[in-house]
Amino acid sequence: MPELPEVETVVRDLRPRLVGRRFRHVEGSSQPLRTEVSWDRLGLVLGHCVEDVRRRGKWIVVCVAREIYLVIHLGMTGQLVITQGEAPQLPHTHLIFSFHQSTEQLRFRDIRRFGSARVFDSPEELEQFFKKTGLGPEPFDLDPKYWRERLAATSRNLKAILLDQCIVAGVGNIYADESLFVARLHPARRGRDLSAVEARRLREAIATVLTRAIEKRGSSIRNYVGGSGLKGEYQHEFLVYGRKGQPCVRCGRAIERIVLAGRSTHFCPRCQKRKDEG
DNA sequence: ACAGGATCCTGGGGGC
DNA sequence: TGCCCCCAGGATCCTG
Repeated sequence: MPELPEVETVVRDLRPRLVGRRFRHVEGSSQPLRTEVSWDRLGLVLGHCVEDVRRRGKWIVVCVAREIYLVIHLGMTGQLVITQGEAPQLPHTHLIFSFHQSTEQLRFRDIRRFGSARVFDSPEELEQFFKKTGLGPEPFDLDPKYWRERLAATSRNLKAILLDQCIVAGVGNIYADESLFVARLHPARRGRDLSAVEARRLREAIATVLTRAIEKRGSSIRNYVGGSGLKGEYQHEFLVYGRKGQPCVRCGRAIERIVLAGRSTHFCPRCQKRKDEG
């Protein structure tokens, strides 16, 4: 579910409510997450204060004193929310953190359990983890030369390239389709076939789309909520995603849906031509 | 190197 | 009402 704008929204919601809080207790469900949660590791955060909450790609990084890092991925249906301790426990709640001198709790729910939580106890270990996954650069400081070279070096289609977290971090299925529409590029075009102008258009479209989506607190289609439990609003601004058969906002032609990289892919066949000159 | 499919899960919606 | 199939903001592994 959550892509960069949704994760960024969670992080912005959580930061002011978590920083300074000292972890008191953690408990969880018996059902395992995709990556096994090590209770020993989770216990490392107890007794220490949250110093910051950050985002890297689609990863949430809760920075805890003593250089301990709680790293959470929301998968498709993950929710990381602050609630009152007496609030009823919803189904599929897998982790509950409580704090000293606070009635609030940090709860992690995940219906499909594609999400994960882990703890690292040094900056080096955290870096090593991101390095091992090959996580690419953030989309807002994509170096133009790096971007052109990565595109030129591959014959993969643009949809697959955008979904590849090693090339650019944070883009998922919704924002890949929206970005390609804004850049007026067919999702099946090959990376190496893009001109310098097209490569630049795509790079700028990604930043534009993600920035606007963050402003609208992300997209809530079914499960997503921010760190305070609020839904996002960007779904009302989708130009192509989920709009199969509906008229293109730019030219009126019906939006098409195909499958690329194993994912639903939406585009306007007139505005996004396979060949140049849309 | 790359595409495509299957896999991990649960739940909602549509068709019959 | 029930059942069956398809679909879903992700990522990874295996095959050809």
